[in-house]
Amino acid sequence: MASYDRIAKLSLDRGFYFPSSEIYSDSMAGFWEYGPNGNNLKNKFIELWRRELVRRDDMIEIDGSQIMSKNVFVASGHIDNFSDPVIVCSKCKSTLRADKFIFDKTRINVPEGASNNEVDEVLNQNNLKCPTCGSSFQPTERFNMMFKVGIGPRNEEAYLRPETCQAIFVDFKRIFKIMRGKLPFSIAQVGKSFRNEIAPRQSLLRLREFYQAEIEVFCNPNELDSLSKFDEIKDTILTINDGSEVFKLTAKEAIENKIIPNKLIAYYLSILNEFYEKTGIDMNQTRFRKLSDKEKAFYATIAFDFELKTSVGWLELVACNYRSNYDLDQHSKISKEKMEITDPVTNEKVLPHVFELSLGIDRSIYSVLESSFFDDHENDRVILKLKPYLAPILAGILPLVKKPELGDIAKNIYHDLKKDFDMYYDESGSIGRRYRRLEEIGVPFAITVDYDTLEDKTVTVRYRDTMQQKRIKMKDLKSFFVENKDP
RNA sequence: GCGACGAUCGUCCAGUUUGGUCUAGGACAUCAGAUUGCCAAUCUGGUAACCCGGGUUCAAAUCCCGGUCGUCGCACCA
Repeated sequence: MASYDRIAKLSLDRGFYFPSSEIYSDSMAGFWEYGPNGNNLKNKFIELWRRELVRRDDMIEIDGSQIMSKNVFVASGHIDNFSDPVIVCSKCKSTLRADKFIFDKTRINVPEGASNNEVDEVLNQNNLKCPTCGSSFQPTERFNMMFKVGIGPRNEEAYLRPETCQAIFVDFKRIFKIMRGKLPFSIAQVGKSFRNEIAPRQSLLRLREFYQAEIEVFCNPNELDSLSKFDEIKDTILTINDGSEVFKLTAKEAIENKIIPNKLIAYYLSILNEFYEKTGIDMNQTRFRKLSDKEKAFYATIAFDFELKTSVGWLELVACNYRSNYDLDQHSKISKEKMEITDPVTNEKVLPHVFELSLGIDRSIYSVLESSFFDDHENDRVILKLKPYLAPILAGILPLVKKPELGDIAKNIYHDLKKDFDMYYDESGSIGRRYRRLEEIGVPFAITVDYDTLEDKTVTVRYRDTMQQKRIKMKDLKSFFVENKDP
């Protein structure tokens, strides 16, 4: 497996991703750009997600605002729960989470709603000093992970969303109505979220501005086990870590053994599993890890993290949270808007519960890159073994040598195909060098125009992974790519 | 955020110890031309860097201070 460093260098060299604003000396950590190849890969990853989750399950997709008003986050709980009491040493400026530090030293649980003064009092009463240098602390401050923004000339308080899903909750009633929804009803969204991380690190793995692909499944809490489509996935094999033991079993067995609490959750974990299988990551290195009460987000009652073992350890790719009716209830209370709907299936009036699949796109992109990276020592080359439907470019069109009689034909092929597929034309340098360049960004096919082409109108197709070649007729190229570009 | 270490062409490295000979050198990559009948070939030529700001000095890539970023450790990570 490739190391984090190899992927970082490849990404920098070949335009998958690189630091934002890098020509300025005041550029900030935690912001990265996708270059041309990374952007293509990301788009194709999202398209696969749409195919395997959104379209498969008849979900609908929306695109909400990135900036939302203060009350949205009062309701969601982020104003209170997303902010931590922080203490700073007056001398060495060490910064600590106050509640955690107090608990570690004294076993006293400072309640989440405690004021700064109350925190200071506990510190004083227990005579707690900086663990690094022994000095006292400055008064407790609040650190909120949300970016606050001022709107309009009066700088009205608003926030960059720390997760994309709030738009889905806020819009739920209208969407359910206009789409004539039936429960379970799933709404999906792809977009950016923003978190003011204290110490962003490791490029795409911890960003301050990042992409999420979120799915919120609205369901009737009394109907979680009456899901006919469960049969589609009952034999899907899942790896589940319940905190102490690791189980590898089918969705059906997971339900029977109560490792997964209901069929609805099992169904969505399974189609998520099948999606990731198609990205080419090694499923033997993945697991659904059931979170303990301590690890869960404040809104979750049941939570599984979908994780992949990478060169930098286990990486959380998707948070799967059963949020109960927490969000709709909160938005209903704060906005005074009724959120109950009548479940057209059972004719019951319910405030739907929500099961969420919150997928980190950037981490997934990194995972796909690391999983497909391959050092071919035998042939002295580096290959990204990306699936054709994820590769930034589907094929390179290459004249064998740089001669007009071959180049003109190759250019014509390129012009013929580029509207339908991501193609790349290259005539500079030796043919071997051009093959190597394509392999390194994961291009699965190379089409070479040679002197035989002039005689019989055939070209060679070279396969990236095996380096094998076969001849096909020029006029069959289009159907060849149609057959080979989809999952 | 704290601490340690680091930052020179796209990449890797030389030069910093001992300030001047550095209008900063090499390799790989890249671009142009030549050559080339299938796997990083060859030849010629070119593009291209001292992280940012301040200070010391006759003189700074080199010494000092601050900032930013990176790696690692601690802390943080809904």
